[in-house]
Order: sequence, then C-alpha cells, then structure tokens
Amino acid sequence: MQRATVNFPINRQAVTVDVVLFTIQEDRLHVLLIQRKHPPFKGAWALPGGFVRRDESVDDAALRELQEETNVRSVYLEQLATFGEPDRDPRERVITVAYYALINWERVQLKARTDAAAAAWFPVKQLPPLVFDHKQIVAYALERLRHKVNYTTVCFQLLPKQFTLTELQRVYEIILDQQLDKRNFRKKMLQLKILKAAGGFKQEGPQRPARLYTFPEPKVITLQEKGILVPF
Amino acid sequence: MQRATVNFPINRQAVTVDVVLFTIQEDRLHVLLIQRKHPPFKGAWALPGGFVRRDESVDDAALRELQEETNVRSVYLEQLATFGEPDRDPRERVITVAYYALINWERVQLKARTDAAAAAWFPVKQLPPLVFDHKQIVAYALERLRHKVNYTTVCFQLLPKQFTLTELQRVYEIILDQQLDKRNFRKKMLQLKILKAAGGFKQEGPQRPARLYTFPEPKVITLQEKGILVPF
DNA sequence: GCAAAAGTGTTCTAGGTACACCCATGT
DNA sequence: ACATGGGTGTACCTAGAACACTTTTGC
Repeated sequence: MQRATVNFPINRQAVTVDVVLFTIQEDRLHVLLIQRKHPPFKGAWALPGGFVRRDESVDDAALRELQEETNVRSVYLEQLATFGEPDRDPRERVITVAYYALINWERVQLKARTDAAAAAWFPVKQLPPLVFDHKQIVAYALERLRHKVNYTTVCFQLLPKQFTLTELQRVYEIILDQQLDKRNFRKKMLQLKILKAAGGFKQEGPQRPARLYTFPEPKVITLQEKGILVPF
Repeated sequence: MQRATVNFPINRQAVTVDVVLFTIQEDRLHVLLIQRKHPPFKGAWALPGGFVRRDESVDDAALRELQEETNVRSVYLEQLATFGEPDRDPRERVITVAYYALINWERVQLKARTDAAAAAWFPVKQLPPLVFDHKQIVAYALERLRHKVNYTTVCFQLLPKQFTLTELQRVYEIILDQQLDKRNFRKKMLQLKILKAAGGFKQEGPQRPARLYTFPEPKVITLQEKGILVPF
C-alpha cells in the first residue's frame, strides 16, 4: 500500500542533455568542449550540456544548451542515444540524452557561459581527457556521423551556403578519414541532382576559379531512393 | 544564489522505459501490448514499460520490465530513442527511453503482471489505439527493424535455434513486407558463411525435408565488412 | 503418379572502381 | 612559361536482379 506512494518520489531522476557539436577547421573535424567551472572535475573538459527543464522537450533542451554556448540557432541536431549507467556521474544518478550537431565553421561564435570557464574547439583525434562517459559519447557520435554521411546529406551542414565541389569532397574525406577519387566523387554527386549551381565562382589562389554550388533542399535528406552515396 | 539550489529538485523528472517487443506468429509480425489496469486510460492498450529505478541502468530497466512481462531473460534488446515532449503524459512530465526487442516465438510465455490487466500479441498492422505516443514509438521501432535487417543478423533472433532457409526467408519477407527470390536469397545467405548446417532435417508435410541450420555467432553481428544483406 | 515444398545456375544489367590529361588563372 | 588546383570520360569488374526446372517425400 504504502510502497506505491513511497516509490513515486524516489523514482524521479536528474536528466541532462549533452551535445557533441562538430565543425571543420583547418582540414580537421573538431568538437566543441567546455572547461568546467565548478566541481566535480573543476577545470576538466566536458561536452556542453545541462539539465532538461520540466517545461521543455528534451530536443528543445539540447537546442537551448547549444544556443547558450554558440549563439547559433539553426544547426542540424540529431538525437544520438541515452546513457543511463547509474554511476556515470559520481554525485548522483544522472541520465543523459546525447545529441550530435553539425555547424558550418563560418557561423560559429563562441560565447562563454556563466557555469563554464571556457569553451574551445578540439580536433576529434586529439581530445583532452573528458569527464564522466563523455569520451564514449563522442566516439559514438563520430561513428554515427560516419555512417550517416553515406546515405544522407548531413555533410552540407558543415559547409557555408555556397561551396565548391572540392570543398564538399574535403568534408567527406575528413569525416571518413580516407581519400576519395575526384572524378568518381563529382560524377556521383552531380548525378544525384541535389546540387544547384549558384552561378558564381570562387578563387583562392592562382588557379582556375571553382564553380560554386548550393544545396537547395531545406534540410537533410535521406538518399535511400535517390541513390546511396556510400563508400565511393 | 538561491536559484541554483531551488532549481535542483525542480529538475528531477520521471523517467520510464517502454519496450516494443516483436515476434512472429502466423506469418505476421506481432507486438506485445499490455492492457492498462489503472488510470489514466484504464483499459487502453500500451507498450510494456515502467519507471527506471535509481539503482539500475536504463538498459537494465528495460530488461527487467521485459522479464516481468514475458518471463524471458535473454532477448535481443536495443535502445531506440528517447521521447521527451513535455505533454506526452497528461499526468505529469515523463521522459521515456524506448527500446525494441526481438524474441523467438517458441520462447514466449506471457505472465500477467500486477499493474496490468492483460498482455496480448497484436499484428503490427492491426494495432488497437495506443496510449500516449506509443503508436509513434511502434512505428519508429518498425522502421529501425526494417533498416537493421539489411545489414545485421537481427532476424535470427526471431527464429528458434535451428531453422530452415525457407523459414529464414519468410522472416525477411514478413519484416520487409515484400517477396524475395528464393535462389538469390539462398545464394546470398550461404555465401555470407555465417550459417552452419545443423545436421538434421525438418519435415512439415508430404514434401522433401528441409535442411536445418544454426547461427553459431553468439549475438547479432553487423555485416558491413562481410557483405551487406540489403534489398536482395 | 501427383501434390507440395526443397533445392539448384546462368544471364543480364547497373553501378562502383580505377585511372590521366587538359583548362583557367596569377605571377 | 609555369605552377596550382579545377574540371572531365572510359574501360573493367563485381554484385544485384531476373528467371525455371529437378528432387524428395507422403499419400
């Protein structure tokens, strides 16, 4: 009798969101990390995140945390998985819903937050030690991103509105960590008919200007029917 | 100052797990549902699930709920996604971590639970009205299962230890909801070299006996390297 | 001998992979 | 004229898709 009523409050849990925000800088994939300002693990690096409020959806909480760190509203954000080992946080039981997000490097403007000492981008291959199970979360996010690249258009989220085919190919190469054949890449990308020539050209050095393209689809699309992008 | 301490208890949330348990009966994919014994929605059908306890991992909570319904310990269980709209439960804010699970029809033994009036299998194509967002969760589980079938060996979880190639093909056909070519199916399945002839034969009617196979790998494997099973 | 499911190979086609040279520009 | 990255086409090969008949058994 009493058990049912006693159990109720006991079952309430702390729920957080953590976001693995990727961008590309200097030809490498980077992840945004926050240096913790408060114990536990004060000074250690962690993923941006925080508590889910009672009046917002979990997705909204992730978006909000991201905005508080980066000042950016519209990023591509996708739920990854929920991590719920009872001892993953030493203070108390915390269940976290992990997300990953992609942002074009031109749009990033970091903003220090009150409860974080500093925010910085780290190359995903050279991460500092991370608190809790955040290393595992980043590894999982990277795995998901690598898979997703093969059959969706998530890569475009890492590029500015207009980009050249070579820049696009670089994004694929950086994420997949392997070189791709230029002719095969272009052939495949263009025959998908998802890119539109922007009309303009871009010239970086003393060479032939590169044609600029845009991705007119509103968001990320899955290419199951159109033709899979896969291993090239 | 006071804010930080006040916010803390407010941020505690009710967290549940819900499991979409699939099995195959009568050549159709079925889902296990529970008829609610208590308000709200008393008498309505819902996915099996319950609160995550403070001392167990979220995965363990899903396993425990499943055991309480089916009496079965080792099922294939995979986290699907977390559903966290603030108004998905009319009583209060409940965040649920959804799972899907697969079980061989021979191993299912339903057991009525104290807080559920009844448990029953429903064809996934003829579900009754479901409470909360459970209809959406089932749809998502089905989508995941259909994808997963193409590049993993999850299907074997729906079959007994020993099975014929025709039975295996039926499982694929039922899940994908399309007919497959017998010769191409067998060719592809056998060249993956993941099946072992069990030695025995199975005969159902007045026809040639079918060779029995087993799947010796301990669990579900991903076929990325071995060769993708995909659309046949 | 007939009904009913088990079992078996080949051809065609599409798409992935490998590969090398000319083009436009700035200095 | 040369250095630099942009841009283009073909041949080969593998894997998926389509397709029909023989085998084994019970009645």
